[in-house]
Amino acid sequence: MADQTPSGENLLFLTDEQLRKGIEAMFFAYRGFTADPDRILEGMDYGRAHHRAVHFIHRSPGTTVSNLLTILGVTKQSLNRVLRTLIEEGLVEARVGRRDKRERHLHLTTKGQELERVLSDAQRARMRAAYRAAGPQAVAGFRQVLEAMMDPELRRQYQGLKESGA
Amino acid sequence: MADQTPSGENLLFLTDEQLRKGIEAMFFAYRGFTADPDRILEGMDYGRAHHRAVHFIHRSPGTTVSNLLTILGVTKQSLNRVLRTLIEEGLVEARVGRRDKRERHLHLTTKGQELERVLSDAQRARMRAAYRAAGPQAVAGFRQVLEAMMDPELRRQYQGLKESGA
DNA sequence: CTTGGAAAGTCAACATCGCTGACATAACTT
DNA sequence: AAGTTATGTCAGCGATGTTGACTTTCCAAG
Repeated sequence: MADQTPSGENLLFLTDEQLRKGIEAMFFAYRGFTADPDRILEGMDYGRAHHRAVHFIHRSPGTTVSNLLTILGVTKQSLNRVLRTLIEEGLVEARVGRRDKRERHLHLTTKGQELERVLSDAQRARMRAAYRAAGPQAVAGFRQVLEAMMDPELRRQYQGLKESGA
Repeated sequence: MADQTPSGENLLFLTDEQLRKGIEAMFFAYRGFTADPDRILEGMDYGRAHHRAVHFIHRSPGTTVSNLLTILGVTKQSLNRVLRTLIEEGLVEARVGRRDKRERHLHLTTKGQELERVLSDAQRARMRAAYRAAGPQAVAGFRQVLEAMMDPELRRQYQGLKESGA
């Protein structure tokens, strides 16, 4: 940015040292990111996997098991174990599809919505504090870098969520 | 909110919807962040925990087990299992402390450095691509938000690494 | 020199959450 | 009727985290 080559930017932000710092920042920040929900969930019968399922069912009500499998990137056996407990304990309702009766459309019950809110409140509170501390311009950059870091297929999933969720 | 309160910024970036998108961005980006090393490690006898240990030993050669425990935030039993295999297979050397012979100072062997390089090359390649795509200003914002998201104690650990590693 | 406590290592047991493989059921599609 | 898809389930395994209890080593303080 200070000089004028064709690819004219200052590339100091691409040094190995800068990249390593970015890697470590991701590591430590992700710990913070999951810390609050983890604390809330410990003691309940649930874990991080339940949180993720509840989050995305909240985000896309009526989504199918297949959809959720794609978004979460786990095996159906792994997801099934989680969904089963959520359904048994009345947090999630699985409605048989009208058009295709093989499909299960997933919805949060009132109880499920309550858990989602508690978890999401905690996570958003941390996010909000970080956003506020860093400012809107930093937030825009944060989102840009994270999007660029995703696998293309996951980026599409993510962007699909953005549209439907807006 | 496009108006002029004393703390007069546009606060649209703090809506729940924006925060949720940030949360999902972290989730999907972290998947990408760990994908390449995970792929490399699968098939070897090692996993993500080994990667983390190797990374931070590389970053702070001669660090003690206690130090590493603090940075990684796991129990000594969990770390010990990882370190034992790394030492057995000749990737890490544990030197008894000179001043305090109870301490083990950890170093990567040549073989350990090789693995570190392979993993780190892959992870940095993704990071570099993301940084390049987003640009230096976005990177600065990315780092600011991540730092603000860390637990204070972890932020100190992170900043300590920055200094010593520069 | 003895004792207390810190650092490290080890053993056993367990929980969560990934995985594979195999199989069953139901229902849509051709 | 046959093939495919979506889902569910059982059994078993692996990686990585946890607690609790215990030992060994060794510095440091009395």
